[in-house]
Amino acid sequence: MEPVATEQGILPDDALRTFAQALRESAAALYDDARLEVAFEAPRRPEFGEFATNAAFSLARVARASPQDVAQRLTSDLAERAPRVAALFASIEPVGGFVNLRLAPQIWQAAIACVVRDGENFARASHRGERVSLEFGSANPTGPLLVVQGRALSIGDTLARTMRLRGYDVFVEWIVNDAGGQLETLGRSLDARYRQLIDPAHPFPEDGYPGAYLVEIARHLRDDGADEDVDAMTPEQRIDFMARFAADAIVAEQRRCADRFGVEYDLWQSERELHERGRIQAGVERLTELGLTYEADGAIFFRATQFGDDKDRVLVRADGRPTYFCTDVAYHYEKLRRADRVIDVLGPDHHGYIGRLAGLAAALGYPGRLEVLIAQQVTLVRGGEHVAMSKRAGHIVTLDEILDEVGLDATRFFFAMLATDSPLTFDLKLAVDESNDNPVYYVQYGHARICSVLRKADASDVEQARYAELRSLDHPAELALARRLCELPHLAQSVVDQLAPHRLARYARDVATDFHQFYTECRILAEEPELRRARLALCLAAQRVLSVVLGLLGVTAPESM
RNA sequence: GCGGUCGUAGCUCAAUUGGAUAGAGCAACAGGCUACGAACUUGUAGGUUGGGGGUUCGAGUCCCUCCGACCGCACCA
Repeated sequence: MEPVATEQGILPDDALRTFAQALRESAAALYDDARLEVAFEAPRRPEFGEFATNAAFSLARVARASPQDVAQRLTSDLAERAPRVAALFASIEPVGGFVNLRLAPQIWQAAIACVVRDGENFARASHRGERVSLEFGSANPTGPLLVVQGRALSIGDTLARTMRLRGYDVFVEWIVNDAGGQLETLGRSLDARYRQLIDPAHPFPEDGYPGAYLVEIARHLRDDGADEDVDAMTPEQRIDFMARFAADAIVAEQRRCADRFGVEYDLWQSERELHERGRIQAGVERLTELGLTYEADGAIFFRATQFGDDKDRVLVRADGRPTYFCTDVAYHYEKLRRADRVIDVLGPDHHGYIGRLAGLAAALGYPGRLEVLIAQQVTLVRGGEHVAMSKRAGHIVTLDEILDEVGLDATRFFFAMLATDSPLTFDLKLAVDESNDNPVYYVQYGHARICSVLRKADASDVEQARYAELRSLDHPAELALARRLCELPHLAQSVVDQLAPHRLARYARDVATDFHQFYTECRILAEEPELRRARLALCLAAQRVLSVVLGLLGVTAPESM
């Protein structure tokens, strides 16, 4: 068993792979050709080492021995059989059935040299040809973006950025729900606001959208000189015109807000356009080809009960109008055909929809290809008091207002910090009052502090640090920081695999903590040249990692603050 | 009533998907600048993971059952 060495030396992953192989060989030799699965995990407690494997537990049953004994025998056999592998580790300790590992400092030194060399490309994976369709945001075009959409935007965009880093082809889309009954309601609402400009007593529809933004839009419409056009229309034409005008204006606002939030979409898909192009029909036709539809009472039904739903669902009504579910069928059919992995980030009122969409994917022949992520509810409080957020009552808090109050960096970081399926209470007053203690500033401060050190250092020193000998890095704080920085590739991949963007925010904080600690315990500029350059290299690596992670979160990495 | 999500320190949240003595931040208390940014850092205190059963070497995590919060349950979107 010979370790693989790169230009920089042996890297942590190589060392672990080599160790796993050696451990399997020991298991086979000791326990009658037993096959051993070796996986590594990061122990929760630092005294348990940098990596641990629980391989001995699974072997214990076969071996008819206690996990403790198995771990003990495996490690002592490995030390004899593969001394060169053992030499890659500062310690290999069997404890309570686990095998706890600590890598030799030179492994971490090689890893840091790699991070410095890779720079902004650290943790970037090569293109793998897997296509991902990601939909998030997708608010109805009946009002401005609200707080909960901000959460979806944070989660979705961070996922998209991380997937791109990891070599996936990501296609980000927003579906504009501009068809169906709600548009008619929107049209009547705007029409009423428009008429109220002349006659303030004109009644507002009881089911209308009460927000003040429609008054604004009505004014724009009037300022555009629409009076004559509008007056010449039939009532139906007039409502339809109002609906389109309002929806276009609102969608434009939503796009501006998403842009302000730092999110770029590849496609804003109008549902009305899908209808007009006859693309809605394709989904129904596909299901019919598969024998999964039937007619009853003049309507076309989808056999949803065959896929776990509690009742069959109507696709096309007796009068020929498709249902909302029907457009979902068509839209998801398109996405499922053009992507290997389809992800929807939906709002908290769509829980009941998860099963139905999963069933739909299975029916269309793509079981398990569609994943639904629920961005859980956001409850706003201000100084401990509930902020009412009923659309009906017109008490809305828009995403723009949050951004005005808290700022983009803090908002994005805060929303990304929480697990997606965890409900969140957001205290606006707290976010403002404690802005100095906000985690995002802590991380940004870490980045600015590093930049400050690099500015104060000799330019030639910094240059030489890029190729420096890092043998002198062995202080516990240095090694802890190095370990942390090396987690990024694995962590970014776990974000993609498990759709867990919040780990990036926590990781950013951990990196900042480890840097601050290193900075507190180790002097940099006043040291002898070799150590000074080695520590500058560590600074460079930490700065790159922070900048990459903040970039994934859509948060700026300031050089000073 | 049926189904879904959730319940973890006083507060806001983690826990790498079944691993070891459940961790961070805020708030509280006690320390650290004549050093490259103190927006930093060291320590103390804080827990029957809503309750109760079960599965196994091992459960915050999986299963059952209560309790509680929120959300769905349309030929609305």
